[in-house]
Amino acid sequence: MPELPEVETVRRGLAPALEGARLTQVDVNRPDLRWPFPTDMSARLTGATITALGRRSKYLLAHLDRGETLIVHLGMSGRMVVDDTRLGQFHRDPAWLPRHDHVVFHTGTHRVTFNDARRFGFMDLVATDALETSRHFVRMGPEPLGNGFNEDYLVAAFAGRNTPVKSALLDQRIVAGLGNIYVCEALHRAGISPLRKAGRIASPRVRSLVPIIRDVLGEAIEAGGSSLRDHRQADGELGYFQHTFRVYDREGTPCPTDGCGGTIRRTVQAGRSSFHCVICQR
DNA sequence: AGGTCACCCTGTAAGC
DNA sequence: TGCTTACAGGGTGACC
Repeated sequence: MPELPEVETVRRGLAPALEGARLTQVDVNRPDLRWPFPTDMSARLTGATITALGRRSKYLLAHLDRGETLIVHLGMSGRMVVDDTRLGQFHRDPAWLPRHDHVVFHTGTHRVTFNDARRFGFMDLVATDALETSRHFVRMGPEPLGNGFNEDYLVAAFAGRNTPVKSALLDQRIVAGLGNIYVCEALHRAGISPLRKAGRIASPRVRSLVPIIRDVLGEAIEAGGSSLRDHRQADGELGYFQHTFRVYDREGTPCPTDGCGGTIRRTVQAGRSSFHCVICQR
Protein backbone atom coordinates (compact mmCIF):
# COMPACT_ATOMS: atom_id res chain seq x y z
CA MET A 1 0.00 0.00 0.00
CA PRO A 2 2.06 2.74 1.25
CA GLU A 3 4.84 4.75 -0.22
CA LEU A 4 6.42 7.68 1.57
CA PRO A 5 3.41 10.06 1.26
CA GLU A 6 1.00 7.49 2.67
CA VAL A 7 3.27 6.67 5.61
CA GLU A 8 3.82 10.36 6.30
CA THR A 9 0.07 10.92 6.19
CA VAL A 10 -0.44 8.15 8.73
CA ARG A 11 2.34 9.53 10.91
CA ARG A 12 0.80 12.98 10.97
CA GLY A 13 -2.59 11.54 11.83
CA LEU A 14 -1.27 9.38 14.66
CA ALA A 15 1.08 11.93 16.19
CA PRO A 16 -1.55 13.95 18.14
CA ALA A 17 -2.79 10.76 19.79
CA LEU A 18 0.55 9.06 20.42
CA GLU A 19 3.26 11.67 21.01
CA GLY A 20 3.70 12.04 24.75
CA ALA A 21 1.20 9.25 25.38
CA ARG A 22 1.83 6.27 27.64
CA LEU A 23 0.91 2.84 26.30
CA THR A 24 -1.38 1.29 28.90
CA GLN A 25 -2.01 -1.92 26.99
CA VAL A 26 -0.79 -3.50 23.74
CA ASP A 27 -2.74 -6.40 22.26
CA VAL A 28 -0.69 -8.68 20.00
CA ASN A 29 -3.18 -11.00 18.37
CA ARG A 30 -0.91 -13.37 16.48
CA PRO A 31 2.74 -14.44 16.63
CA ASP A 32 3.87 -12.83 13.42
CA LEU A 33 3.18 -10.72 10.39
CA ARG A 34 5.71 -11.12 7.63
CA TRP A 35 8.20 -12.06 10.33
CA PRO A 36 7.74 -12.93 14.01
CA PHE A 37 7.08 -10.00 16.29
CA PRO A 38 10.05 -9.06 18.47
CA THR A 39 10.42 -11.10 21.65
CA ASP A 40 8.05 -10.00 24.40
CA MET A 41 6.87 -7.08 22.30
CA SER A 42 3.76 -6.40 24.34
CA ALA A 43 5.67 -6.35 27.65
CA ARG A 44 8.43 -4.17 26.21
CA LEU A 45 5.86 -1.62 25.03
CA THR A 46 3.37 -1.65 27.88
CA GLY A 47 4.00 1.23 30.27
CA ALA A 48 6.38 3.00 27.90
CA THR A 49 5.79 6.58 26.79
CA ILE A 50 6.14 7.48 23.12
CA THR A 51 8.39 10.54 23.13
CA ALA A 52 8.13 11.19 19.38
CA LEU A 53 6.64 9.65 16.27
CA GLY A 54 9.01 9.77 13.31
CA ARG A 55 9.45 8.30 9.86
CA ARG A 56 12.34 6.98 7.82
CA SER A 57 11.45 6.18 4.22
CA LYS A 58 8.32 4.01 4.40
CA TYR A 59 8.90 3.05 8.05
CA LEU A 60 7.11 4.55 11.03
CA LEU A 61 9.29 5.10 14.10
CA ALA A 62 7.81 5.33 17.60
CA HIS A 63 10.61 6.44 19.90
CA LEU A 64 10.10 5.26 23.47
CA ASP A 65 11.36 6.59 26.79
CA ARG A 66 13.08 3.25 27.38
CA GLY A 67 15.85 3.65 24.82
CA GLU A 68 14.09 1.55 22.22
CA THR A 69 12.24 2.49 19.05
CA LEU A 70 9.28 0.59 17.66
CA ILE A 71 9.61 0.24 13.89
CA VAL A 72 6.37 -0.32 11.98
CA HIS A 73 6.19 -1.15 8.28
CA LEU A 74 2.76 -1.27 6.65
CA GLY A 75 3.75 -3.62 3.84
CA MET A 76 1.22 -3.51 1.02
CA SER A 77 -2.10 -3.47 2.83
CA GLY A 78 -1.28 -2.28 6.35
CA ARG A 79 -3.40 0.43 7.93
CA MET A 80 -3.29 2.22 11.26
CA VAL A 81 -6.32 4.11 12.46
CA VAL A 82 -6.88 5.97 15.67
CA ASP A 83 -10.06 6.11 17.72
CA ASP A 84 -10.78 8.48 20.58
CA THR A 85 -12.18 6.07 23.15
CA ARG A 86 -13.68 8.94 25.15
CA LEU A 87 -15.93 9.83 22.23
CA GLY A 88 -16.76 6.30 21.15
CA GLN A 89 -15.83 7.13 17.55
CA PHE A 90 -14.76 4.06 15.63
CA HIS A 91 -13.48 4.27 12.10
CA ARG A 92 -14.23 0.79 10.89
CA ASP A 93 -14.89 0.12 7.24
CA PRO A 94 -17.47 -2.68 6.93
CA ALA A 95 -15.14 -4.42 4.49
CA TRP A 96 -12.31 -4.24 6.99
CA LEU A 97 -12.23 -7.64 8.61
CA PRO A 98 -11.59 -7.73 12.38
CA ARG A 99 -9.57 -10.91 11.97
CA HIS A 100 -6.87 -8.72 10.39
CA ASP A 101 -6.59 -6.46 13.46
CA HIS A 102 -3.19 -7.83 14.45
CA VAL A 103 -1.98 -5.28 16.99
CA VAL A 104 -3.97 -2.77 19.05
CA PHE A 105 -2.24 -0.01 21.01
CA HIS A 106 -4.13 1.54 23.94
CA THR A 107 -3.42 4.81 25.68
CA GLY A 108 -5.56 6.42 28.34
CA THR A 109 -7.58 8.23 25.71
CA HIS A 110 -7.03 6.56 22.34
CA ARG A 111 -6.88 3.25 20.61
CA VAL A 112 -4.67 2.68 17.56
CA THR A 113 -5.42 -0.41 15.49
CA PHE A 114 -2.96 -2.00 13.08
CA ASN A 115 -4.90 -3.95 10.43
CA ASP A 116 -3.13 -5.77 7.59
CA ALA A 117 -4.96 -8.31 5.44
CA ARG A 118 -1.93 -9.47 3.47
CA ARG A 119 0.48 -9.44 6.42
CA PHE A 120 3.35 -8.10 4.38
CA GLY A 121 3.90 -5.57 7.14
CA PHE A 122 6.13 -6.09 10.14
CA MET A 123 7.22 -4.58 13.45
CA ASP A 124 10.57 -4.52 15.17
CA LEU A 125 12.08 -3.08 18.34
CA VAL A 126 15.64 -1.76 18.18
CA ALA A 127 17.86 0.40 20.36
CA THR A 128 17.17 4.02 19.42
CA ASP A 129 20.85 4.96 19.31
CA ALA A 130 21.52 2.10 16.87
CA LEU A 131 18.65 2.82 14.47
CA GLU A 132 20.75 3.99 11.55
CA THR A 133 22.97 0.93 11.75
CA SER A 134 20.08 -1.51 12.17
CA ARG A 135 19.53 -3.98 9.37
CA HIS A 136 16.53 -2.00 8.17
CA PHE A 137 18.40 1.23 7.54
CA VAL A 138 22.10 0.50 7.22
CA ARG A 139 22.07 0.26 3.41
CA MET A 140 19.26 2.74 2.86
CA GLY A 141 19.75 5.78 0.65
CA PRO A 142 18.83 9.38 1.45
CA GLU A 143 15.35 10.70 2.12
CA PRO A 144 13.98 12.20 -1.11
CA LEU A 145 12.74 15.26 0.79
CA GLY A 146 16.03 15.75 2.65
CA ASN A 147 19.24 17.59 1.81
CA GLY A 148 21.14 14.39 1.06
CA PHE A 149 19.07 13.88 -2.06
CA ASN A 150 20.17 16.49 -4.58
CA GLU A 151 21.08 16.89 -8.24
CA ASP A 152 24.78 16.05 -7.91
CA TYR A 153 23.98 13.00 -5.80
CA LEU A 154 21.50 11.58 -8.30
CA VAL A 155 23.79 12.13 -11.29
CA ALA A 156 26.53 10.23 -9.45
CA ALA A 157 24.13 7.49 -8.37
CA PHE A 158 22.93 6.92 -11.95
CA ALA A 159 26.38 7.07 -13.57
CA GLY A 160 27.23 3.82 -15.33
CA ARG A 161 24.01 2.13 -14.26
CA ASN A 162 22.78 -0.36 -16.78
CA THR A 163 19.43 -0.83 -15.08
CA PRO A 164 16.22 0.89 -16.24
CA VAL A 165 15.61 4.21 -14.51
CA LYS A 166 12.35 2.75 -13.18
CA SER A 167 14.30 0.10 -11.27
CA ALA A 168 16.93 2.59 -10.14
CA LEU A 169 14.35 4.88 -8.57
CA LEU A 170 12.66 1.93 -6.87
CA ASP A 171 16.04 0.88 -5.43
CA GLN A 172 15.85 2.01 -1.81
CA ARG A 173 19.66 2.15 -1.65
CA ILE A 174 19.63 5.01 -4.18
CA VAL A 175 16.72 6.96 -2.74
CA ALA A 176 14.50 5.71 0.08
CA GLY A 177 10.74 6.05 0.03
CA LEU A 178 9.68 5.97 -3.60
CA GLY A 179 7.42 3.15 -4.83
CA ASN A 180 5.65 2.18 -8.00
CA ILE A 181 3.11 5.01 -8.10
CA TYR A 182 5.36 7.98 -7.49
CA VAL A 183 8.16 6.71 -9.73
CA CYS A 184 5.69 6.42 -12.63
CA GLU A 185 4.29 9.87 -11.93
CA ALA A 186 7.69 11.54 -11.55
CA LEU A 187 9.06 10.01 -14.76
CA HIS A 188 6.06 11.27 -16.72
CA ARG A 189 6.52 14.78 -15.40
CA ALA A 190 10.21 14.58 -16.33
CA GLY A 191 9.48 13.23 -19.83
CA ILE A 192 11.75 10.24 -19.21
CA SER A 193 10.79 6.72 -20.28
CA PRO A 194 10.84 4.19 -17.43
CA LEU A 195 12.55 1.80 -19.87
CA ARG A 196 15.59 4.03 -20.40
CA LYS A 197 18.82 2.92 -18.76
CA ALA A 198 19.68 5.10 -15.77
CA GLY A 199 23.26 5.58 -16.97
CA ARG A 200 22.14 6.73 -20.43
CA ILE A 201 20.15 9.80 -19.42
CA ALA A 202 21.74 13.21 -20.06
CA SER A 203 22.66 14.81 -16.75
CA PRO A 204 20.37 17.87 -17.12
CA ARG A 205 17.44 15.46 -17.37
CA VAL A 206 18.65 13.50 -14.36
CA ARG A 207 18.96 16.74 -12.44
CA SER A 208 15.43 17.73 -13.38
CA LEU A 209 14.15 14.62 -11.62
CA VAL A 210 15.14 15.90 -8.18
CA PRO A 211 12.70 18.84 -7.87
CA ILE A 212 10.06 16.84 -9.71
CA ILE A 213 10.28 13.98 -7.21
CA ARG A 214 10.10 16.46 -4.35
CA ASP A 215 7.05 18.13 -5.90
CA VAL A 216 5.18 14.87 -6.52
CA LEU A 217 5.79 13.62 -2.98
CA GLY A 218 4.93 16.98 -1.44
CA GLU A 219 1.70 17.29 -3.37
CA ALA A 220 0.75 13.73 -2.46
CA ILE A 221 1.36 14.36 1.24
CA GLU A 222 -0.81 17.48 1.04
CA ALA A 223 -3.56 15.36 -0.52
CA GLY A 224 -3.38 12.76 2.26
CA GLY A 225 -1.71 10.16 0.04
CA SER A 226 -3.25 7.96 -2.63
CA SER A 227 -6.11 5.56 -1.85
CA LEU A 228 -6.33 2.89 -4.52
CA ARG A 229 -7.50 0.03 -2.34
CA ASP A 230 -6.17 -0.09 1.16
CA HIS A 231 -4.70 3.23 2.17
CA ARG A 232 -6.57 5.22 4.77
CA GLN A 233 -5.47 8.22 6.75
CA ALA A 234 -5.27 7.67 10.49
CA ASP A 235 -8.76 9.07 10.93
CA GLY A 236 -10.13 6.55 8.43
CA GLU A 237 -10.53 9.08 5.61
CA LEU A 238 -9.38 8.36 2.07
CA GLY A 239 -6.38 10.04 0.49
CA TYR A 240 -7.07 12.11 -2.59
CA PHE A 241 -3.91 12.16 -4.67
CA GLN A 242 -5.12 9.32 -6.92
CA HIS A 243 -7.41 11.82 -8.65
CA THR A 244 -4.26 13.65 -9.75
CA PHE A 245 -2.51 10.65 -11.34
CA ARG A 246 -1.28 11.39 -14.84
CA VAL A 247 -0.24 7.86 -15.78
CA TYR A 248 -0.48 5.40 -12.87
CA ASP A 249 -3.28 2.87 -13.45
CA ARG A 250 -4.42 4.90 -16.49
CA GLU A 251 -3.62 2.45 -19.29
CA GLY A 252 -5.39 3.39 -22.52
CA THR A 253 -6.26 6.93 -21.51
CA PRO A 254 -4.96 10.01 -23.36
CA CYS A 255 -1.63 11.41 -22.23
CA PRO A 256 -2.32 14.54 -20.16
CA THR A 257 0.68 16.41 -21.56
CA ASP A 258 -0.53 19.45 -23.51
CA GLY A 259 -0.51 18.76 -27.25
CA CYS A 260 1.01 15.29 -26.87
CA GLY A 261 -1.84 13.17 -28.17
CA GLY A 262 -0.25 9.94 -26.97
CA THR A 263 -1.90 7.11 -25.08
CA ILE A 264 -0.79 5.73 -21.73
CA ARG A 265 0.72 2.26 -22.05
CA ARG A 266 1.28 -0.40 -19.43
CA THR A 267 4.45 -2.45 -19.45
CA VAL A 268 5.92 -4.86 -16.91
CA GLN A 269 9.34 -4.20 -15.44
CA ALA A 270 10.86 -6.42 -12.78
CA GLY A 271 7.45 -7.94 -12.25
CA ARG A 272 5.66 -4.65 -11.62
CA SER A 273 3.45 -2.54 -13.82
CA SER A 274 4.90 0.60 -15.34
CA PHE A 275 2.71 3.24 -16.94
CA HIS A 276 4.05 5.75 -19.40
CA CYS A 277 3.41 7.68 -22.61
CA VAL A 278 5.56 6.44 -25.49
CA ILE A 279 5.25 9.82 -27.25
CA CYS A 280 6.42 12.34 -24.65
CA GLN A 281 8.53 10.08 -22.43
CA ARG A 282 11.85 9.28 -24.07
C1' DA B 1 28.96 -6.72 -9.06
C1' DG B 2 24.80 -5.91 -10.66
C1' DG B 3 20.39 -7.10 -12.18
C1' DT B 4 16.03 -10.07 -12.44
C1' DC B 5 12.55 -12.89 -10.51
C1' DA B 6 9.85 -15.77 -7.35
C1' DC B 7 7.91 -15.47 -3.15
C1' DC B 8 5.51 -14.08 1.23
C1' DC B 9 -0.51 -13.51 1.88
C1' DT B 10 -5.28 -12.14 1.19
C1' DG B 11 -8.82 -9.71 -1.27
C1' DT B 12 -10.92 -8.08 -5.38
C1' DA B 13 -12.21 -7.85 -10.09
C1' DA B 14 -12.35 -9.64 -14.58
C1' DG B 15 -13.01 -13.47 -17.67
C1' DC B 16 -15.17 -17.72 -18.91
C1' DT C 1 -23.88 -18.17 -10.33
C1' DG C 2 -19.56 -20.09 -9.58
C1' DC C 3 -14.91 -21.19 -10.66
C1' DT C 4 -10.23 -19.65 -12.23
C1' DT C 5 -6.87 -16.30 -13.09
C1' DA C 6 -4.41 -12.05 -12.72
C1' DC C 7 -3.09 -8.40 -10.12
C1' DA C 8 -2.19 -5.16 -6.10
C1' DG C 9 1.15 0.58 -3.14
C1' DG C 10 6.95 -3.74 -0.69
C1' DG C 11 11.09 -6.07 0.57
C1' DT C 12 14.15 -10.16 0.67
C1' DG C 13 16.97 -13.70 -0.93
C1' DA C 14 18.16 -17.00 -4.48
C1' DC C 15 19.75 -17.13 -8.82
C1' DC C 16 22.00 -15.75 -13.44
